[in-house]
Amino acid sequence: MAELASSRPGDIPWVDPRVERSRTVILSAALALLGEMGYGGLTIEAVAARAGVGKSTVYRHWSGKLELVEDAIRTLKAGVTVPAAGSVRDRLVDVLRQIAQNMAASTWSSCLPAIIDAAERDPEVLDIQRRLSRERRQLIVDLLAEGRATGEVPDVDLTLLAECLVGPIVVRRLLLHEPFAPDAVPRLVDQLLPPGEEPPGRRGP
Amino acid sequence: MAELASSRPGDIPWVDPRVERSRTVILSAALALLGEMGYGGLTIEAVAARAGVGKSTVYRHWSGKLELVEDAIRTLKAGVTVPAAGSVRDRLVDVLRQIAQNMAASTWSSCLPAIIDAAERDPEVLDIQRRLSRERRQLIVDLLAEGRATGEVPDVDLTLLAECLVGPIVVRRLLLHEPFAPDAVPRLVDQLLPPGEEPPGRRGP
DNA sequence: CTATAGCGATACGCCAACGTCTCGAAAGGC
DNA sequence: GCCTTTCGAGACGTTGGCGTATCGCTATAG
Repeated sequence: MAELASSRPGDIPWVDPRVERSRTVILSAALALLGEMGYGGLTIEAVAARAGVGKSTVYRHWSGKLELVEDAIRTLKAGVTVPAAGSVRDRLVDVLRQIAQNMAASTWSSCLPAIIDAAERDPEVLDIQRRLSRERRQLIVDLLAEGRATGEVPDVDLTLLAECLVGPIVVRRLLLHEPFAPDAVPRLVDQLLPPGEEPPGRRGP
Repeated sequence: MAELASSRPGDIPWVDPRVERSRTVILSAALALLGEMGYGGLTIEAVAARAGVGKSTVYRHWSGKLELVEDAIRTLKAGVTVPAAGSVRDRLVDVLRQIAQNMAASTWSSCLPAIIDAAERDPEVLDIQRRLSRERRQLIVDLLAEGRATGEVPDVDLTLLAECLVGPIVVRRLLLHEPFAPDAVPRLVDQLLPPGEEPPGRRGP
């Protein structure tokens, strides 16, 4: 018997493995269907069917569609790793390339339109999405800050610069519905951080 | 009697003023509710009620929710005008400022998340949205091309540059849920088109 | 002035998903 | 090996929106 077992906090409270398994498979099905159907088209019955689970099992763990979707998108992670070594420019290209690929095909990308729509109507979803987006942006800002220290990046508003860098990738995915080829990333970076840059003291690698 | 009166083509075929009035008020209500409820939450009954119209009047003109929404978003226009006079930089700032304001508050902006979501699931909506987005982008590209001719804009991929310019505005609205102050537009432009630019022959105004 | 067509309202049957429930089966903890 | 808990399945009544049809009313065209 697990009294108030919310299973959420990080203090590993103990959970029946059957519960853990149900949770996982249901959340995964919910994400898949969220991408396919959108928030409005998502139904608990479809989630249960896709998960190969009884409807009652879903209701045993979540009170309704909204709570389920909130939990589901909370499981989405940035999915971007900053390389440890290399020049700032090279690492930046790498990170943006990951984002472009991620944007072309990933659970996150396919759910993104549904999440954007849901965020507009539910404050909790909005908060989750904002948190995740800021996290991603901060990754780039930190990298740029490092580059500014070495002189690879000029002394400008780094937050704005980061937004300019991911902007085209986002705009094409959501507004223009054109692909952004990962191979085009170097050109994007060169355009915003001209290769012949390094104004102050230091030189690039 | 208007036989196949679709009222849509530009050849002003003739429409009973009552029909025209119904169409207008219904499309307007549909857009408002699309922004408030999203595509999934939109119902014909709610549209009729909001428009102060009988349900049958909606079904008299559209076959269902999808057709109605498609027609509704077709009425959305770019809502951006390029100033006729001034330096390219000043006109660019003006245009981006309009977009930023538009993005902060407008029918289009409030419907945007719903449209993005709907576009993911309906090819017709996708096409309409893509067309509109390209139209907007082309406005900026044309302006930049003009600037390149006068030397105000460097010789780079103008499409990409245009996307970098609107990127931050879009990213903040849809992903970060942070406002993009129209007053920040000049800084944005300066960052991507450094004031001390004009590389070849001509000078700026 | 008359015939016509579009109108608002609303009643109708239909269906899909809701959220609750009750089973017997089986996996887990001890 | 026994007791507990979760499980899948699905029956159930309820709700809300669907799309259709009917009905006087009124604005419009001729």
